[in-house]
Amino acid sequence: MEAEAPHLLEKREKKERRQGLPELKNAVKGKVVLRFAPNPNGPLSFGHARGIVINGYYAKEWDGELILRFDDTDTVVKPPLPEAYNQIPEEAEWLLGFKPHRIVIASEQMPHYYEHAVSMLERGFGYVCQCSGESFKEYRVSKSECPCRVNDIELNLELWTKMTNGTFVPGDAVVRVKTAMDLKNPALRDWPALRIQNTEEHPHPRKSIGSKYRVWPLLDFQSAVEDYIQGVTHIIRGKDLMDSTRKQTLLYQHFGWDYPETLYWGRVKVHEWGGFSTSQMRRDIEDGLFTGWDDPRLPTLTALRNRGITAKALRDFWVELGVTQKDISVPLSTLYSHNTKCIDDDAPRLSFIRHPEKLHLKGEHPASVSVEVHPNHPSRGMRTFDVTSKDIWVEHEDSVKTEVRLKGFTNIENVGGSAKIGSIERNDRRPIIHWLPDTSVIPATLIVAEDGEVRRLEGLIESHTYPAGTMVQLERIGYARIIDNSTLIFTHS
RNA sequence: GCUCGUAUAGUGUAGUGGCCCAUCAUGAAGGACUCUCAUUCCUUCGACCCGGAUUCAAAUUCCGGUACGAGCACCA
Repeated sequence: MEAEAPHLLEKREKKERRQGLPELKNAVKGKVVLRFAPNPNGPLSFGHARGIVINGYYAKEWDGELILRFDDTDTVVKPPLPEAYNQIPEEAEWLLGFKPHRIVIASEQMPHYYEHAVSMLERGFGYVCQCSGESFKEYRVSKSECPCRVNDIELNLELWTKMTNGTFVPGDAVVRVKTAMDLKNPALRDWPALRIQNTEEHPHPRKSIGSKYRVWPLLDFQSAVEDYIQGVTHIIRGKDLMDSTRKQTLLYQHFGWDYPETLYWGRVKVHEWGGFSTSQMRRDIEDGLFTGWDDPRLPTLTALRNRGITAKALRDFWVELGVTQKDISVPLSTLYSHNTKCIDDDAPRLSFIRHPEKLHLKGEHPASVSVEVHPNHPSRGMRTFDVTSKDIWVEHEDSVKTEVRLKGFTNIENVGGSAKIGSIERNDRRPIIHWLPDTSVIPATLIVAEDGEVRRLEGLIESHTYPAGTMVQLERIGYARIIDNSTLIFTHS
């Protein structure tokens, strides 16, 4: 047997678990081009992070390029927010750890879209349709062709001119891609490629664009043409855009182009957040329901960052979820767990006393007490407290316990605000509490965003010299980020 | 209604016919360490939607259900 079928004797190695994301199909090192294309109608949110992280991961893995593209072709329903054009690239860079290789703004590419629209009309696979949305819907449902479908090229070009020169107003006409009205999938039947927007009343917020164009491409057309122009090789996006892929593939066939490899992910809901849309957040902020895009209750990148969620935690989180097409619902604890791994080793320990109660010490004790800055890193030094005043602060909740141990200091017996010093050595299993001497405290506020509310916990923070932005661990409470001398924001426990 | 898609432990995820009485993470429970309810470490718990078919062999293929989601916008 050994001679005849040696492979049967070979011990097959246990398959190794795949690390990170699955391999990209048809990818060539150095030639991969990916893109992430948000609508700049607000800053990036948690969900956008998936697009950036996943596309960025592959761009890096394949020595390719990541394009950040602003799909800002709607000035009426989802008008762009001017600040977003600066904020989004900055947020993307923070999240990725590198700058996107190219930035493309769709509203600056309008000449290309017009050129392709005209080409489509000239080559006969597009037509100007003057049917109303309602009546076209009937044609689509009944698989019948609308009267405009038979327009000859000259007529289509004439109508196109009427679209662009202002003869037609919104609703009068759209440009459609000629597919087939008997396609199985109704979504694909002669889909609309460009429409007219009233840019006098709704000018594009970018000054250089403003009311310059009346005819604007719709997503499926704009995105398809732009992907071709930019040489995108792989598209990874939500599965809600599956029919978009099919529509665009039909357009690519008309033009004689090859459609990129496409991958999809499903819907993600965060249990604690429910549904937030950028448009809704924008309205709520304008209505004063939130203080701004960085309101800690909001799932925006800027809010998460401000709260102390690290870019790496977000990256690890999204890579762990992968690119499955399943619709999933994840608890925030998963993200927090990644974040803890990212920050704990660096976070200096500090005490914060919520609802402080003063205790007066009675008895003999050392004049000063030292505790570690970080218990796993003695080399980072000690925090030393002067306790000669004998007045200390503990949390209200701890002040009602009689037998406790002040961390790093002494056992006490606490009765009615007066704490009798017990053993300096730890000699029993009594609970250990955190405390601060009144000589080294600063009144401070801990901002806690939980369950859709923001609570401001007044208390005392241990005096320190850490700069704003430092991630610290508040002993027995959790991680927090320093905002300023007297303000911290709670990250998670 | 038409079309498309997905279904593995509580939550995510690996797995493309035999390495799988199913991986890893998270979670929960217990324990070790620790002068934090932190970190780290150890142990335990727990899953292939249902029904058929193909096959010597199916989480993996096929058919039929069921459930959930998405598209059918002159939004992205």
